[in-house]
Amino acid sequence: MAYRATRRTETRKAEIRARILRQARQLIIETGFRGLTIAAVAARSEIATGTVYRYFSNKADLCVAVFELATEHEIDAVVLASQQGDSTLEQLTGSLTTFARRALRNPTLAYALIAEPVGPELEETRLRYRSLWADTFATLLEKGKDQRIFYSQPTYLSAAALVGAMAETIVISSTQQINRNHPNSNHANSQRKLSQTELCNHIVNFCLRAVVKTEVLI
Amino acid sequence: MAYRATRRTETRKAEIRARILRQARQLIIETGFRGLTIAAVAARSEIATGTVYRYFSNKADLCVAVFELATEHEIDAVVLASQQGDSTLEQLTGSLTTFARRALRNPTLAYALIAEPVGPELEETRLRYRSLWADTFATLLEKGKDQRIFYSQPTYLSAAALVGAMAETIVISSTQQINRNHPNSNHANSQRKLSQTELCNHIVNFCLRAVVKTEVLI
Amino acid sequence: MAYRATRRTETRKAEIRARILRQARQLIIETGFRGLTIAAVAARSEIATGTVYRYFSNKADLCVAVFELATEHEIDAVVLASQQGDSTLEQLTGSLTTFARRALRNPTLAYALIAEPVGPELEETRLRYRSLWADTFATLLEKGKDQRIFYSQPTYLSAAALVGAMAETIVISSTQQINRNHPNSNHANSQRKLSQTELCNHIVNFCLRAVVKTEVLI
Amino acid sequence: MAYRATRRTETRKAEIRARILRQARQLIIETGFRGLTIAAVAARSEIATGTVYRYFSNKADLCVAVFELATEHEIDAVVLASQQGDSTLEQLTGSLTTFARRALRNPTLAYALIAEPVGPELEETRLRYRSLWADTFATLLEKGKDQRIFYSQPTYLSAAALVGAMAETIVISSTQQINRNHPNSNHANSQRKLSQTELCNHIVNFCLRAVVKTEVLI
DNA sequence: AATGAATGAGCATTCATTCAT
DNA sequence: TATGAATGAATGCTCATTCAT
Repeated sequence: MAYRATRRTETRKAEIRARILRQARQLIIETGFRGLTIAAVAARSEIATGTVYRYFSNKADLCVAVFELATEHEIDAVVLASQQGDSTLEQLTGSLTTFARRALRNPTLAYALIAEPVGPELEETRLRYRSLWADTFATLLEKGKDQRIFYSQPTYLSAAALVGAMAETIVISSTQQINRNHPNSNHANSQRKLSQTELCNHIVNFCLRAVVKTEVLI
Repeated sequence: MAYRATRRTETRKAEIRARILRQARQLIIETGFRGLTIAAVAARSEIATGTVYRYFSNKADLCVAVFELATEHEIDAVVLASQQGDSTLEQLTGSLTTFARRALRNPTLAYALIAEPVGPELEETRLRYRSLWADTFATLLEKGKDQRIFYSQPTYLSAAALVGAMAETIVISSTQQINRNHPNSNHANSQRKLSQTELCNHIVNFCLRAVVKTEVLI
Repeated sequence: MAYRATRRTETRKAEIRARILRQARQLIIETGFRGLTIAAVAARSEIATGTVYRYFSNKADLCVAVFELATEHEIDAVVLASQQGDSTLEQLTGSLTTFARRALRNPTLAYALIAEPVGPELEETRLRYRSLWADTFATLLEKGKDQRIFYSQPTYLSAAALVGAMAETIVISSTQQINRNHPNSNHANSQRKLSQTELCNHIVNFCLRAVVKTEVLI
Repeated sequence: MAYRATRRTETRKAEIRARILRQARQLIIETGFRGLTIAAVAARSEIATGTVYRYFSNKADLCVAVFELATEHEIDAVVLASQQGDSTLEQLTGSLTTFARRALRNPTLAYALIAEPVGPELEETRLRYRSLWADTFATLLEKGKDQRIFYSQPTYLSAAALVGAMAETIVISSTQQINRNHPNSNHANSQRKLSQTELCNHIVNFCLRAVVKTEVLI
């Protein structure tokens, strides 16, 4: 009986914890990290502010958890994509495309996760997850290297470079209106606006050229 | 007699402005952008808070100036490198190498400028400077594209990707001790530590492969 | 168990809100609107500054509430008076008298509400309340105009004029000691001090003459 | 020689003082009392901020002087009007019209002088000048009372009432757009917008009815 | 366990006033 | 005498965190 109650309580606790995280994630998507206040999260989760502290001892703690949740979500999708497709090339193409497509579809979250200002206490987490992302691609790069279809390269470094290249391109693209108005960004002005598909293709092609041997890409 | 802005006064003004900027920069390095409060800057510069506003009309203004101070040097160096060398390929290689080498030499600042959290009011500035950097490379990419030695590609996008690829790699490399301790980053562990030169070469090669036609790279 | 807003809590909330308003009102009376700072209100209400913001989202909001608190009583009294009396003339006389009598009884507050400097963000509110007052009289004026016992006149304008005439007279009267000492105000000096009743009568008569046809006034 | 120099200096001092006052007045017209900062006045007067303190020991001092300047200007115009015209009625009509017309033509200044928020340290001055205005009309009222063409009334009180009636009407009219949008000001809505001439006529008529015997007004 | 009212340090910004030059 | 740089107290407002109920 007592055991049961405990189990039920634990389930409930987990549910609330999940709800808080979900709402926090949503809040970031809607308002950026700046809008992520304990009060707002509590209100959206329909609990009291104090209650949030039952589940997360800190705001930083909560942030880290949100980060993890959001990132894992994305990483899972990329990992899944990297497991589909017959050849390693197909798998890499698939995972890169997934990464880019998802980020482009929800630029606010992508932006928040990659580039948006967060408290310095989160940086460690951010860096850890950057590495996680890199890992995702590193596995594939390693495979391709072994198969002699990718260039010989320090795969972990290249993987990081892939993540950086994609992230930066997406950030820049999501904020192009700002840049277009800026006198220095004349190169941006000289080009018509690309569709999301084109954008995605270009990014992925850039990445593939960097790691996959030319003859394999045809 | 009417008061004239003397040499002495002008010098003093410039000195104080420089002092503020220096202290702000130092503050960023020590505490991150988060620690950059007007009060702290004023205290460290040994002036009153109000005085800061004689030199910078805004906190954002001050930040922009710090940004500029820190970035201009870097961009100048890269631009200079892009003007040396006989062929476009040499020029691109030179500027990429310069970017990477300098960033690797002072990773803390590089990190702050590229990836550290800043107030949202600064994001525009950050993006502007990202664009400035991208522009630096975009010019070269355009030239190489015209000469048919670089792949046909939206140069501005590729330029952004180059910046992202390099920045990410450097950030990851500068914080490798964190990753090494992390269970998931097994790939990082499987590789011996690269020398800065090797690191730099690999990054540059990655970038070149992504934009320069294989036959040109030999 | 889930926390429910108890009667006790609600009462307490209302009490604190009332306390803030009371102290704010007192502060205005003692130091004018200029002395109405959040810090001062909080200190006098023996709460933290932040707490004030739980009850009023803005300083302006607080001011508006103080305004309302102070004004509503007055307006209610005037409206009530305008509903008593058989004829429209009696009703107008009654409400004008009520307005004047009450204002004369508490000139400090009347002064603050009508003439004291407030922050520009409050001007709208002040004007709104001026309008509210004007409205009170405008309704009666309209009625009298329809009955052909008041002059044909733009009633809203006349109503404003009535409010202005009464307010100014009261302000001047409440501060006569200043004027008496002033060399230029010889006319003030040439008249003996009027009793409050006489004062009130004169003001009301002035107003009536301005709007009510002479033959009706006899 | 020494005497001459002093004279010239004094003239110069007076000129600068006048310039400061003029610019301050203009500043009020353009930006309201809130925009009246020492720095702004100094800049517009093309002198240093510190220099302002050579001519006015306080900001309050300066404000008082501006007030006096601006008010005297207006009062002079009204007094002048009160001296033209053959009959006392004409003179009163003239001065009322002058007051209203000038205030309506430059509502910002009128508004600032009569109703805009200023520091409490200015209130005494404001009240003094209110009295001055009242005096202007009181003289005429006295004359008309003696001639048995105006009602028997405490002239100083009536004079204040005239000023109040006109000021309030003008303030309300100058800010009608605010009130029109407000749900409570339905009376304002029910009336088409009056031309400045009509407005002026109505105000003056209101005032005349309040003080001049009906048979004299015809 | 949950609540949410209360806290108060912290922040950017303004501006009258002073004073060394 | 004029200058204008420097001052720093003051203000409105935010929000992570605590704690009595």
